[in-house]
Formats: sequence, C-alpha cells, structure tokens
Amino acid sequence: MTTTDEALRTAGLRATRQRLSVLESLRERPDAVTAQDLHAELRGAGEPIGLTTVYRTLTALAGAGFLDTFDRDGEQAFRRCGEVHHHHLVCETCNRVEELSGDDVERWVSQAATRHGFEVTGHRADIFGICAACR
Amino acid sequence: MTTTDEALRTAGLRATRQRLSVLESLRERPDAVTAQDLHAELRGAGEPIGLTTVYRTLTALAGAGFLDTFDRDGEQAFRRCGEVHHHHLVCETCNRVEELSGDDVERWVSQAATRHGFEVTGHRADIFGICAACR
DNA sequence: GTTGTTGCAAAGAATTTGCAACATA
DNA sequence: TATGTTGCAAATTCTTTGCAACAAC
Repeated sequence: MTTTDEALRTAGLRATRQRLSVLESLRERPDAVTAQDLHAELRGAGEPIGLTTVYRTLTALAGAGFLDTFDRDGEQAFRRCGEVHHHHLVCETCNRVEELSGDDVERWVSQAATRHGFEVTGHRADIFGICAACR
Repeated sequence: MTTTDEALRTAGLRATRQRLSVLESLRERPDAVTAQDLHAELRGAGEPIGLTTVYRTLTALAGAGFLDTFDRDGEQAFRRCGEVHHHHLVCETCNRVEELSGDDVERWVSQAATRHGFEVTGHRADIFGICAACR
C-alpha cells in the first residue's frame, strides 16, 4: 500500500488514475506548483487529465490537510507537506520550498494571541529569500 | 501638510482627488479591505472613482510600502501599515487586523534562514483567530 | 448496479490594458 | 503646457459549475 493510496483513502476519495498521477507528481517535488502548471506538465507527460480535475484534486487534498497552499502572485500554489505542523522557507528564484520546524513560532503565536484576547484558529509564518543554489 | 499628502509625494504620485479619497478611507480603517469593496464603498459615499483607479492606487501604494497586502480567499486585501516592520493578528470573523511587534519573529527568521543558507528577502508571519468582540 | 469522478464548454470573478479625455504641477 | 492620471470598455487569467459520459467500488 503506497502512501499515495493512503492519502486518497484518508481523504475519502476514490483512487482514480488522474488523482494518482497528481499525487505522484507532487510526491517528491520540492517546490510548490500551481494547478495550471501541474496540468500542463501532466498533459505534456502524456497523462490524460483535465484542468478541472487538477483543480478539484488539489483543492480536495489541501482541504484534507495533505497539501499546503501558497499564494503565488495571485495564483494558488500547492505543495505536499509533512504530517506535523511546520513553516516554510521559500526561494523566490526557483520556488523551492524547505520546511522549517517552528517551535519558536508556536510559542510566539500563542503568547501574542493571548495578549490580544484572540482565540487562535491558525497561523502562517513563511520566510522568503534566495537559496544557496540560486545565489 | 497631511500624512496623506506625504504618502503620495513620497511615492512619486500626484495628489488627485481619487487618490486622496482612497488614502483617507484607508487612514483609520482597522481592517484590511479589497479593491472591489473599497470601490463600492467610495462610490456609495458619493466619491467619483473608477475601479481601475482603485486597483492602480492600491497597487502603487503597496509597492511603495505604504500598504500591506493580504490574500483573502483569492482576493487581494490591503491595509495601511505603520512605518516599522510588524506582523498581524487577523480576526476571521470581522476581518479586523491588529498589528503585532515581532522581535521574536525577526530572530526566528534570521536564524532559520542562516541555517538553511538562504539570503532573506522578506517574511510574513500572521496569526488568524477570533477576536474577543466576536466571541 | 450504485455512486463517485471526469472533462468539456460555459459561466464567474478578479485584475489588467488600450486609449482618448482630463487634471495636476 | 507637458506629463501624469482617469475611467470606460474590452481583454486576460484564474477558478468554478452544469451536466452527460464514464470508472471505481
């Protein structure tokens, strides 16, 4: 049983060829990708899949917590993410994303929220920069 | 000389009635607003301004560093921000935004980036929650 | 077989651009 | 007056929806 299958099962989605190809493509990808780009890439690789399905699959997986979403210049970008909560270090040149553990951040979040009387529902902390390879 | 005028001057923009009304509307507003909403509001208040101009003004001001931009459900939202760098605590119910100082965050950012060999170009750290009034 | 899924075409929605009229400095 | 700005309409883009054919369980 592959992790790919598990993800679909957990999300309550049937394992269709299209969804498997999306997950497979996302699996080892280090950078975030948009629905449009992923669709073009899959089509280019000969995988039969419609843009609508790519959108629906990515949205469903993100909703189930398997993907993180970024906003890239007005477009949604998606990336597979680990099980535990974390943050991102994004290279603005190559779009590569590295995951960061965020203990420090978690602490800051709860303290700041408490101080302002907020009930926390979520947070996001990302760092943007140029990675070593791109410099 | 108002701060509003200064902002335009600094951004190298002429002080037109439209831009002044945008800035004025943004001035004391505690929550982030989208171009569409701001346009509707200004029009509703009798201010003559086109949607195109609202977009152009907000984009220019954000580019000049006078506004912060958020992504609100696929739509860009803008908010006047202070001079010093800070972070946000956003109420998901009323969209009110409170500013947070972020010394802890700054520290985390530079340490994490260094650890990964990144040259930092920016970062964003926001907390989402429900504010005291909305609970 | 039943029910979920696909994908085309069309609809929607946010944002940008061309360009002639107009306002600011 | 010279140059920046406006705003309408049209064009672009990203994303969603209707619906009939189809695939997974």
